[in-house]
Amino acid sequence: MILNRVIELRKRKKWSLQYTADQLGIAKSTYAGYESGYRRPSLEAIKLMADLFETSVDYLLGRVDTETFHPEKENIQELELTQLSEIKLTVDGKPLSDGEINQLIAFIRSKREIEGLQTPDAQTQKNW
Amino acid sequence: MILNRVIELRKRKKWSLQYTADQLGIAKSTYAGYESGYRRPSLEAIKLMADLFETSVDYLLGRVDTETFHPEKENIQELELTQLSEIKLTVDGKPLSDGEINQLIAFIRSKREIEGLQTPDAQTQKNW
DNA sequence: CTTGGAGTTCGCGTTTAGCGTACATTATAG
DNA sequence: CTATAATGTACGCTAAACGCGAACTCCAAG
Repeated sequence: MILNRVIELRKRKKWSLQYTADQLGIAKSTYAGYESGYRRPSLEAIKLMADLFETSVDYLLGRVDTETFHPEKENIQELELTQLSEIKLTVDGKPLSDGEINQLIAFIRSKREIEGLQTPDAQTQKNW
Repeated sequence: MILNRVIELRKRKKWSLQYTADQLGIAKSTYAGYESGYRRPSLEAIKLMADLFETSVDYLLGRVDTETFHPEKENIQELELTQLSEIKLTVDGKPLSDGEINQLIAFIRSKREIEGLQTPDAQTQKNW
């Protein structure tokens, strides 16, 4: 298990050892043992940790480097087009180039600019 | 650990208990214990199993239901614009309406149509 | 100064992982 | 049809280690 990752995840949530251990249903010293590397969690424990920290067991174990976890890919509700990094957009199965995405962004922005100049009623017909 | 998944993965590769155990560097009886539920693998062992079976620890543990695992491109997810369901696209933090997305799709399609009619050289300038 | 929360360390009791071994059950010969 | 081997299953033993409480230190709040 990658100790730094576990420690980082807990500290980011500003949780104490005691509170985290309580969440997991184990003793403080037990959980402290995980973070110090003195003990290794059981399969059950590491699964609970992944649940609690909202990440994957593979991330905790260092098998993958992305912390984000999509149980049913429903974790992503919103996807910002201007900040696409790891996700490729496709249309009819064919991926869009970065240039094309930039075009789309520019199109949306100018479209909004124009709409912003019109009357508030324009809002009602935005679903064209 | 989901026993059926481990058994299924091994049998699909037509491996014997002995051979699989050898690959993992453990005793046959030890690995057999995993599949029968009599023993639970250590963190190290289950990591090796995920490597060997080319899947994720989360899948072996039943935290996810997709068996496929792409270590090298694990973060390059593809998102098909024409099949957006629960995911909302945003630009500058503002969500796009379904109509707007349809516009984008139509735009990309016609753009491709036009490109398809041109000479192959057009490919070289597609990143405008 | 004192009280209490946070983090660290350690000894102890109990659990158990991993192994070897032995047995049942097919197949692969000979 | 036997013998030989491979596959899968079950179990006892032992060393390892998990999990816990307790005993610290450190530090900030009262």
